[in-house]
Amino acid sequence: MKVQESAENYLETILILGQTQNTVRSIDIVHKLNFSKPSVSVAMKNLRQKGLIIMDSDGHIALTESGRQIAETIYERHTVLSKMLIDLGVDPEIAADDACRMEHVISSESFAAIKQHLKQRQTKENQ
Amino acid sequence: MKVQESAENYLETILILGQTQNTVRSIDIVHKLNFSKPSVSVAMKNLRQKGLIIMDSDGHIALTESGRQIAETIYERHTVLSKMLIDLGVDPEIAADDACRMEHVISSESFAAIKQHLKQRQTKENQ
DNA sequence: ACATTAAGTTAGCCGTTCCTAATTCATATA
DNA sequence: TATATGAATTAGGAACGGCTAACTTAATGT
Repeated sequence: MKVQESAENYLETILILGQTQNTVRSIDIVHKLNFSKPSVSVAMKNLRQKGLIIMDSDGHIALTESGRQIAETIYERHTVLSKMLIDLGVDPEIAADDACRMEHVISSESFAAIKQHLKQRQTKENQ
Repeated sequence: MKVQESAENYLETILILGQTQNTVRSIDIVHKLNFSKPSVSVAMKNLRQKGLIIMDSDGHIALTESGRQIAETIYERHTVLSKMLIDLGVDPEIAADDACRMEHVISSESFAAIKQHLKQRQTKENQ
């Protein structure tokens, strides 16, 4: 499924928050992204309608299968792009910020090439 | 001066068109970017109001000093990012498309690091 | 019991950036 | 000269993605 950049970002955030918390609620996303409550609320409504998340009656958010797929794709891009920039000497915080934006605009071809390059570099280092 | 992503794109397009044409008009940008005439017309009005281009009575567009600065910055990013991806084995057309989007979101720090990396690689090749 | 706080929602707004429809105007052509 | 074409513009609209204001509801605390 093809979704907007903002949807990708919200899904990725839900995935990341879920790695360190038992449950994820809208308010957690509000604090993580520094967005307003209404912005997140409306965004969650959209994700629900697209079948990318489910919310129980207590507001606990879970990724659906398709939602998780998108989130993991974007998150992998984030980690790989960050790593590439850090390898080139970029400050980790700046690298993370840049990865946050690049992850939504890069093609799968270019991403695969960068990933492959990092993998080879790492193999060399271990020789 | 900090401008919107779309403004950066228009300025870069004007610079590129100017490299192969004597004069650049709005209609040339329409054909290059596949946008509608009104979209380009309004965009040119905004660039004019921001002092980034000047238009003579015949509709010939020229970059001002500040407009040229932005255009060249973005265009340099485009060429460097394209080159990096092509070096990694990405198809040149895909690389160009990706560079077109990445050039607007990358920080100057990360760009400098990538540029430096390419430079070193090239120096090595010539040894 | 009453007041406060926290979470979520709805309604309505704004900037960005594209669009179509319709108009103006100059140039080129039958 | 009348018409057609090409370039530019204005007006109005739509999608996206944020915002504030105001409300509901549930939990917490005095």
